Order: sequence, then structure tokens, then C-alpha cells
Amino acid sequence: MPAALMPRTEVLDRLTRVFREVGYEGATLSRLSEATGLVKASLYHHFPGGKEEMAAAVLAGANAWLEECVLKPLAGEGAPRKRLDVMVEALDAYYAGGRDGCLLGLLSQGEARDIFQAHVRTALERWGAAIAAVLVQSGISPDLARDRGEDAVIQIQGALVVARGIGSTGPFARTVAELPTRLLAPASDEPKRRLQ
Amino acid sequence: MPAALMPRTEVLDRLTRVFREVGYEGATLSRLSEATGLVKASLYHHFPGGKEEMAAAVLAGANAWLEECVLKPLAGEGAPRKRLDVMVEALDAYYAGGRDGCLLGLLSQGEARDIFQAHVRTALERWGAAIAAVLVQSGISPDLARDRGEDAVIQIQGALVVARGIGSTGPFARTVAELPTRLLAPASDEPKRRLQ
DNA sequence: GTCTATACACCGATAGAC
DNA sequence: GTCTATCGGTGTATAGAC
Repeated sequence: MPAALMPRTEVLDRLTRVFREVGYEGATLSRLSEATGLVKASLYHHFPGGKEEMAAAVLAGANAWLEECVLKPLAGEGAPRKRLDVMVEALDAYYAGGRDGCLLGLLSQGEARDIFQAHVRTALERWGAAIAAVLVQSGISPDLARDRGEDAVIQIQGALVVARGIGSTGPFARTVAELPTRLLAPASDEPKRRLQ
Repeated sequence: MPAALMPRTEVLDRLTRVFREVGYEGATLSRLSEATGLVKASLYHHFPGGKEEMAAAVLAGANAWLEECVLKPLAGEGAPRKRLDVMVEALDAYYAGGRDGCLLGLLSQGEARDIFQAHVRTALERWGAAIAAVLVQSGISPDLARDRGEDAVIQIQGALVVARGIGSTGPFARTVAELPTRLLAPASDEPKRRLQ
């Protein structure tokens, strides 16, 4: 069969840029068409399921990135601190220092929430669990590690929101820079908060 | 002049619920109409500027809440810990334990971002600064207090995102419960990270 | 102050030629 | 595989009666 004028990976890249910039509802077919250089009918040729299938493909790409550039390094060989540093570097690149949005965060809002929640949830939970596993290997108790893994994901998502909200990359840059040290800090002796 | 069938505060309340649930782009006039019981033309009578003016009014209401229930208590009289606890209680109520969204976060995304960024930015910054002021009064250095105030806002926003993303209030509940203790913790002796 | 009725742009989506 | 042309629906917004 004849080659497409643009490789599928390139199409997906351009679609991804749109979804990360304006979210699911903001990613209109007009914008997706303009970004790819393909008219709407051509987009439907590649993605018969329309916008929802495009978003699903883009989300799959994000999951692949998470797997390859975050989860795999976290489960790797080096010292815990080193592995967290690798994640931080990957985050800084992927989010362009806080300028680019997170698909997981964007797709958990509005209309997209109902469609993709299962995928988003799985990704967020695996991310937190992978961080927790590193912390356990550094001698932190499983319970505390679990909380801190969740904290890390929360802080990354929050930093992206605040960075966008105040129009500065500062909060994101500081958050990820401090992340490894915070995660590996010795447990405090504060009285255990236990809610139930 | 004759009284409206529904007080303006009630109309604003119902509009607010919609914006907090589905964000700016998701808050269509049809939904706003249904939520208020007013047809579109009636909404335009109250808000000649249309959807943008409704969102602005709703955002003003959120700012009033922030002022009254967060900034004012933070600037109040009691012990630092006590004031932070008051804020946490207000947050838990306002966000319904993590089930309801944050207008500041929602309005810093998509199309709304361009319209409201100045307001959102001011609110986020004042919030962080108010927390920092409390920390300074508890003996924390101004630089560290500033960072921790920003951290607090980041963690609240991130907890709301993750709570929605994984469909559980747990992350939000834990985050706000731990917030005062974290904020007031003594400074660590970690080497100072200074980026430039 | 609320309504009915409507204008017009843009949405996601499809048919069918090349 | 890409295009032109178009569909039905819904978006925001407005005119004008009551």
C-alpha cells in the first residue's frame, strides 16, 4: 500500500500537542485538522471513531511514555536517589518545564472524565506505586512509601495547575527539583494521623 | 422594583455548581439554563455579557469565599496551628471532601485561561502569601515560608486533580489532613537547592 | 423579569469523487 | 489516502411580546 503523506507517528504527535494544550473539549476537529494539515474527513479515515478515538490514541501514547520514561527507570537498577533523578529529568523534558499540560490531568475533567477515567486512574495509581516501590527499597516503610508515592503524583499535577494558573514555570521547576529529596527524607516522628 | 422570582444569590449559587462541576467549556447555556430554571434569554437579562460574565460573577463569589473563609482566618489572632486548622476545615467543606472542583483550577485551563488568568493568578498568589505569613509568625524563615505557602496551594490543587482522576476522595482527605503539620514542620538540614 | 422564537456560527460526523 | 461538500445538532446570542 502507498505510504501516507505523513507518518502516523507524526500525526499522533501533532494531535497530542493540541490535546495537551487545550484539553479534550477544546480540541475541536477544526483545530486538530489545522494542526495535522489533514481535513476532517482524512482524520476520520485514520480514526474512524472520531475525536474519542484520537484522544484514546493520544492517551495510549502518554501511557507509553510513562511506561518507558518513568516506570521502567523507576523499576531499574541504580540507587533510589538516582532513579528518582532520572524521573525528574524525564518530567522536566516532557512537561517542558511546566509549560505543557498533562494528559492525565486534562482528561480527568469535563466530558472526557466519563470516557477515560478507567485509563487515567490506572496510570495515576501505577505511577504512585512505582515511586512507592523505590522508596521501600530505600528503607522507607510500605505505608509511608505508599502515601509519598501518591503525594508525588499530587504535587506534580498541582504544580502543573498552579504553573498554568499564575503563568510561570517557577512552581513546577521548584516542585520537581525538590521532589527526590522530599521523597527520600527520613520519616518524621509526628504522631501518626490515622483517620479510621 | 419588583422582586425577582429567585434571589440573585440563589441564581449565582446554581451557576457556581455548574461551573465547578463541568468547567468553563462544559458549562453550556443549556446546562446553566436547566440549573437555574431560567431560559437563556433570562440569563442574558441578568448577565448581558453572557457566559463570560456569568463565569466572572461566579469567580468573584469564589474570591469572596477565599477572602472570608481562608484569608481572613489566616490573618486572624489564634495560634498558627489553630489558624491552619480553621483553613483546613473550610477547605474540606468547600470542596466537599474532594468531590467538588476548584474554580481557580478549572478556570486556568482551556479557553477560560486567556480570559481569567489575571484574576486566577492574583487569587492563587494571595492564598500562598497568606499561608506564608502564618508560617513566618510561627518562626519559619520568610524564604522557606514563601515556598511552603506555594507548596500548600500546589498540594490542594493537585489533590483535587488526583481525587477526580482516580475517582476517590482519599487523596484530598489525606492531603488536607496532613497539611498543617507539614507546613509547620521544622526546616530540614538538607543542602539548600538554589537553581540560579 | 420572564418568556417564545429565532439567528447564525461551529460542532462532530459522513458521503462520495479522485 | 486525501479531498470537497454537506448533514443534523448544538453552541452562544438576540429580538420582541407579555
